[in-house]
Amino acid sequence: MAALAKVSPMSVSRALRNQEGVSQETRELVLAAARTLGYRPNEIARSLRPGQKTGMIGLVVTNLANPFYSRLALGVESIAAAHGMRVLLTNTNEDEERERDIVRDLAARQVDGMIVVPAGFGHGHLELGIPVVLAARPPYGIEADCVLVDDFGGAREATAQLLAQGHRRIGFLGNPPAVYTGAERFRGFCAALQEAGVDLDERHVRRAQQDAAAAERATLDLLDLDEPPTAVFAANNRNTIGVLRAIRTTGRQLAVGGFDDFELADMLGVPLTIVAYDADELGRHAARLLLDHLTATPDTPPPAARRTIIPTSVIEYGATPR
Amino acid sequence: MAALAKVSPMSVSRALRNQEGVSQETRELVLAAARTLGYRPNEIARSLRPGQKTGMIGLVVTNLANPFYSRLALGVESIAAAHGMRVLLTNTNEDEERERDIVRDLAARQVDGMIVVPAGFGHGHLELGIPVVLAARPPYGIEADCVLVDDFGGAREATAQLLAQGHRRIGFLGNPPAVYTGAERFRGFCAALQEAGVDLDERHVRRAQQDAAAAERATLDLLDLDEPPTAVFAANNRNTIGVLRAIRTTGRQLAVGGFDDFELADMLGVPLTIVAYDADELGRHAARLLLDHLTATPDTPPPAARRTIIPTSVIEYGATPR
DNA sequence: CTGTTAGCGCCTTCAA
DNA sequence: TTGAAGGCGCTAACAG
Repeated sequence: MAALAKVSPMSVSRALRNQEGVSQETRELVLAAARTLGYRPNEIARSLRPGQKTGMIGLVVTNLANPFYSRLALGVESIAAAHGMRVLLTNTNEDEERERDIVRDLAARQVDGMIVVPAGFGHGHLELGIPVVLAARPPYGIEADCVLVDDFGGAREATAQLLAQGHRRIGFLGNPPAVYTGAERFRGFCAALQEAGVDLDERHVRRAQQDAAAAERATLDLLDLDEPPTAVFAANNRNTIGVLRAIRTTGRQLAVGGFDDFELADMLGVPLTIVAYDADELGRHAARLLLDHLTATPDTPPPAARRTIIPTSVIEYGATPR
Repeated sequence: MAALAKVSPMSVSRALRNQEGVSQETRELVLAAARTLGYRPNEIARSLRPGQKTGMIGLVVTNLANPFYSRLALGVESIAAAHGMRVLLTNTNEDEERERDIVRDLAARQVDGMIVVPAGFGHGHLELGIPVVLAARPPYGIEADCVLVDDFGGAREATAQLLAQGHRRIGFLGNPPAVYTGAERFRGFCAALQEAGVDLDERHVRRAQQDAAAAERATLDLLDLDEPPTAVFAANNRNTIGVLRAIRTTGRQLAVGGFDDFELADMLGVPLTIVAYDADELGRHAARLLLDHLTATPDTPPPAARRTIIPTSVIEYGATPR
C-alpha cells in the first residue's frame, strides 16, 4: 500500500485518518492508491496500540430463540451501530458453564464492554476488568449497572386485574424459581393474591416449564384437578402460548393473564390480560449505560452502579378485536 | 504475567497453548500465575500474526426486527459457536449505502468471512477477498455461495391451493419488486394463476408494503374495489399480519394465503394457507457453507459457487384449531 | 511536510 | 527446555 503510493506508511496512516500535516499532493496519492487496492486499515492492528479500543461490545443472552432476546439484541445493535460500534452476539442456552467460557472468550477478544443476561447467581466471573451491564436480571455479588423489567409490579398488577374480574382460584405457570424473572413474577403474583386476601393454592402452581409444549401439558394438568383454577397467570410468553394451546385443545373456559406481549395477542378471540413492556428499549438502555462507561474519562468518571427499571403496562385484549 | 511466573513470555505462550517442550515445573508456574491474574492471551494480538484467523464471522441482515432474520441469526450463531467462532451482528435496514459501509467495516475488522442478506442488486462491494455467503437472496455479478428459500415454488403452490379452493379473484400483497424474494414470490403467484388459466388483475396487486400497518391499509384498499378479491396471497409475514388485521377490522370474508409461518397461525380461527420453511436451517446452512471455505486448504480447495434451496411446505391452518 | 523509531501482545524461528 | 530476535499492521513521538 505504502509502496503503491510511494510514500511512507506514516503518510498513509495520516492521510487515511484525515489528519492534518499532510500535503494535498501526498493525500491524493494515498487516497488514489487506497481506492485502487480497496485498502482499509486493519482495525485489529489499530486497536492493538495501548489505550485503543476495539469498538466491539459483547452481547450474551440466554436464548436467542425467544423473541424477547432478539428484541433485546435489536435494541443493543441499534445503539451500538449509531456509535460506530459492533456487537458480538452469543447465546448461552441458560448454561452457566457456557456463560463463563463465553464471557472469558469475549474478554480475550478485547471487547470494550459487555451486556449480559446472566444465567446463574454467582456473578464473580463477570469481573473481568471491563464494564459489564446486566440485562433482565440483577447482579449478585458484584457491582454493575443493570436494566430490569418491572417483573414484580407487572405480575402483581395483572394478577390483581384477574382478581378484580372475580377469579379466586388462579393458577401460576412460570420459569423455575432459580431464574430471577421467574422468582420476581411469582412474588408479584403472590403479592396480588395476598392483597386480595386470597390464599395461594400450591396445587395450582407450576414452575418448571421452559417451553410452550411443557406449559401446555402443565395447563392440562391444572384443568384436570378436582377444583381447577378459573384463571391462570403465565409468567412469560412461552407459558402464555402453552396455556392458549391448552384452551384451544380442550375448549375449556379459562381466563388468561400473561407476562410478555406478543404480536397477535389481540387477534385470538380470547380475553387476555397481558403485561407489556418495551423490550427494544431494554436493549437500547443497556447499551447506553455501557456506552457511558466506555466514554468515561478522568473528568467524567463512570457513574456508580445504576439500576434502571423498565416500566410495564397491563393491556386487556378483548375477545373481540380492537 | 511473564513477570509473575518469572519466566519468559515465550514459556507463557507455550504453556498456555499446551505446547510440548515445556517442563512440568514451568508449566505449573505459568498456569498458577495465569489463574491468579485471570490472564488470557489477547486473541486480537494473536490473530495479527500472518496467516492467523480472527475466528469472527460477520452477519449482515436487513431487518432484525423481522422474526425471520432473528431465526437466521440464531441458526448462524449456533453453528459458529459449535466451531469456536463468534458472530458480529449487523443490521442494514435494507439500505444499500449502509450495507457497503458495514461490509467494508467488517472486512477492516478482519472477519474470516461473512454471511450477508444483500439489500440491492449490485454486489461488487461484496468482493473483499474473504469468503462471502449470501442468504435469502442470490448473488448478482459475483460468484458466491448462497442459500435461498424456494420462493417461487412456495408461492406458486400456496396460490394453487387457493385456486383449488375455487377462488378466481386473488389479490397479491408483497415487497417491492426490487427485493428478490418479493419478485420471486410474485412470479410464483403469477405462475399459479397462469397454470389455472386465470388472468392477473393488476388492480389486485399491491407491492409496496414493508410493514403490517401498510399491508392492512392495502388490504382495506382491495376490499374497497368494485370487484374485490375473494382471496389474497401475502408474500411475507408482515403482509400476512396486515391482512389478518384488516379482516378483523372489517369482518369481511377473505381467504388468506401467506408466505412465512408464524407461531399462532393455527389459533386465529381463520383459515390460512401458509408457506412454511425452516429459517433456522437457512442460517445454519449458510454458516456451514461459509465454514467450508474457512477450513479449505490447498488439498481441499474451496468448492465452486453453490446454490442451496431450502424447501418449503404449504400448511393449511383450519378455522378450528388442530 | 515527511519519515524513522519503537512498541502494542503474540508467536515462528533460531540460538543457547 | 528455555530465551532472544524479529515482525505481523498500526501510530505516537520524535527527528529531519
